[in-house]
Amino acid sequence: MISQRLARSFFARDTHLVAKQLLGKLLIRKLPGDNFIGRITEVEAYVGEDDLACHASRGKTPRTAIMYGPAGHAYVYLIYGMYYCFNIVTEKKDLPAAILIRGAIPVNGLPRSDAQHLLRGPGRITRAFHIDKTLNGQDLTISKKLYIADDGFSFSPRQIQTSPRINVAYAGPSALYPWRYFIQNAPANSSAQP
DNA sequence: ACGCTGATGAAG
DNA sequence: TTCATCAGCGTT
Repeated sequence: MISQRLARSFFARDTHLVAKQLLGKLLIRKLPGDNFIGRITEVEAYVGEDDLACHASRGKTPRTAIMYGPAGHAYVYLIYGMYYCFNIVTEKKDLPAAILIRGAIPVNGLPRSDAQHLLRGPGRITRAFHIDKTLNGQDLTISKKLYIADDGFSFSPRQIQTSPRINVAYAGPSALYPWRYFIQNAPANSSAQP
């Protein structure tokens, strides 16, 4: 089946619904001479100013402004001085929300052999796909460099599991929300305990 | 269990 | 202008 790019209408919906439906979709990164593709197996939802783990919990700032805009744009930021995290903006304008891409299975342009490590964790995904801050704000519904596509594959809903999000212990009650979505027994699932 | 590393935003 | 903090990862 031909793979089809996801449109804005896919992203401009309830973040948890989008998160679950993103599992199994293809992350595509095009560079001159390279076409990296991975199948998404782990994501996390960050929703609204009331979510104390969401960067928008402190309101609109230069960094978080992108999350207040239309859905379908990339939110890329540097974490721990070394790694980039790639998120996709969801929901309506002025409702700040995004989905962090945390795990994927190599499909094209990447070694298939070490599926256990290469795309396990948000920092490894951005490194393998050459995603950095120059891609922050990209409109994934039109970008030639970075987008999400559906090739007709889907995991069974029974394979979708949830847990609290990783490394957000600082977020008080929000730390307990089961807003991490992942595929049972996927090779690239985070080993860190939420 | 810890060091690496620098943008970010809050405080002053 | 400082300063603590951080949606991680690699090595011990």
